[in-house]
Amino acid sequence: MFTGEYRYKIDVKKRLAMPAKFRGELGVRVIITKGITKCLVVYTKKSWQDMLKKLGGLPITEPEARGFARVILAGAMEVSFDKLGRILIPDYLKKYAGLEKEVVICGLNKELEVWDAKRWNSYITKQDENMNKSEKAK
Amino acid sequence: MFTGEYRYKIDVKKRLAMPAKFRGELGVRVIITKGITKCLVVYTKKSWQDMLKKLGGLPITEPEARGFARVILAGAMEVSFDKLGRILIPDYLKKYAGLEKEVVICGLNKELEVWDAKRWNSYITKQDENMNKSEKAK
DNA sequence: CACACTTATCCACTATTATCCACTACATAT
DNA sequence: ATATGTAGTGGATAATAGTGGATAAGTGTG
Repeated sequence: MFTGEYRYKIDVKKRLAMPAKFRGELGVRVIITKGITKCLVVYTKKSWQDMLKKLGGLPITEPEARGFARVILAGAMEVSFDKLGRILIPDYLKKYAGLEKEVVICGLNKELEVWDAKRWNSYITKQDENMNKSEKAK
Repeated sequence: MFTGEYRYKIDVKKRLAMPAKFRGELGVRVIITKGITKCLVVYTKKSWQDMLKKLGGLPITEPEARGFARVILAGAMEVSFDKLGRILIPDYLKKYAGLEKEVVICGLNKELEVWDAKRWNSYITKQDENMNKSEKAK
């Protein structure tokens, strides 16, 4: 299970280290694709299979569902680790998620998300506030 | 069952001791995550599992549910004790709860909460007053 | 076919983290 | 009252992980 927030840097060659403690669970190859909210999602092979099944259940004749599937599938790339546990971020994905140098990797149970640090900071502080607010309202 | 209020110091290396009498009940690893009211919550593995079950049924594609999952899951970190019963507080959690050096750990039945001492003091005195006020109203 | 350019593999440095150990204070017991 | 044990705090050293660069291999183009 993946949890937690980790900060890394993408270097000039677009390499990005995965948290060391996740290496074992991630396996030798992972699938990276576009995520909701302008971030990237990293799947293990298994969780990618599960994801595909869910996509399979969508009404593919609906333009909206079909568009969604196109984004996810055409966006997906299978990548492998180098000896030091880094993966290569394809250009179009880096661009999609607006990744600069500073990046946040966060664990979301079965998958990981990759965010540009600035974007993540402003997103998560807003979410934090929401949580505190809604709790007060109870 | 955890109860009581305990005062500890976080050292420069972000280590925090857990009350000695709780060590056995806490096990070898605990989950620490964001709590409401800008504090941290420490779960045993079991109470964390229970917590996750409650989250389990969320529709993860909905922005709101996804945001909530991001706060809870990305906020959570599984940590283990060193030989002297201390855990490591990740930077982002320390920041979230505004932890300085002086810290209060308080028992809340199935879980523990970690507060910055100053914040706790002002919070608890206000709560004390509230209780006394409502008592007068009776 | 040679050259430039991109991509992959390998290696080195540095910073961070984990582990181990020491000191002090308090409490209990002899 | 002194000794003994336990817990909290702090620091030193060793190991690991993150980052950046260099070299080698592959690819495409003129």
